[in-house]
Amino acid sequence: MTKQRALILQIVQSTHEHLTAEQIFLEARKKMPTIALATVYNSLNYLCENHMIEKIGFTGQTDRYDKMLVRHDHKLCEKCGAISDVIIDGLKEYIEEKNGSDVLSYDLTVHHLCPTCRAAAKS
Amino acid sequence: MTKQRALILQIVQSTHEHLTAEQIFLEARKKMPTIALATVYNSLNYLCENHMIEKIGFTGQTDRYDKMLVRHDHKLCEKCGAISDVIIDGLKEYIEEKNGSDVLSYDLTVHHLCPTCRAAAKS
DNA sequence: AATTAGATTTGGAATCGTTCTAAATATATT
DNA sequence: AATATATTTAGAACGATTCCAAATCTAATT
Repeated sequence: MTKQRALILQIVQSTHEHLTAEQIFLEARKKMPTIALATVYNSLNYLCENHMIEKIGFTGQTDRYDKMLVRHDHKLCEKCGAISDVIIDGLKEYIEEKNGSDVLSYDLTVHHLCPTCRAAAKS
Repeated sequence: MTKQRALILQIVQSTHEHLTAEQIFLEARKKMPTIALATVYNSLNYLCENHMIEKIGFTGQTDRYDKMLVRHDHKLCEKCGAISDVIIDGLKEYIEEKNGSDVLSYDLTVHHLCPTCRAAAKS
């Protein structure tokens, strides 16, 4: 674990946002102005391989990175694009029950309207 | 609906595979050797916007395109990368029940071992 | 049938996100 | 301290996608 990797990890861990590599790079440069973009990608890949963070992808968007907390999925606001976390209890079991029992894991993106956009839509 | 768009639509509709834009381009050139890659992308975007086909994305992979049949999701083999269709009945309702009732839609990717890889792993 | 207007296609350049490469640097081992 | 190994840096290269301007097609109008 190098200084660079620790910094990248800390950036991903200390936000509730779901940052892109570019955003993480810009953030990292504030603390370490000489860090290279390649190092950011390298570190992100390293941290993913070692299950310290997670890469998440939404169709048609660049990948984002998320800290590893309890296993969770994501909600994406159809209107403003805001991303939030969501936990659906028992979903793995539900999928297994419907599909047979060979589920290793799953990725779920729930499309919705966030509270702000929902309120705006009502008026 | 132009000749080019009709051809792209026909290619996506007449396969069970989940082709990338590049694969569709190569296929299209067999029938229409002068078609441009830009036209393939243009047509794919047009067909998606008009809900005639669907773009699907897996984290860390280029996007693929799928025909519009009954609403379904995808299984991805962890070992060989094979993609197959899956229908999980009542999943929208299950997610709504667990999460509140503001689900517009969802994308699900189930990670598993396909029958072939599963058989190979057992031995 | 010729003219025009609008949409689409073509081919190539441009862009974006990501990975690769080679040289420099840092870290760990003898 | 000398060596070997891993990591970083900076920039080039790459793959996927979009943009652009010119050419072509389509449909409507004369």
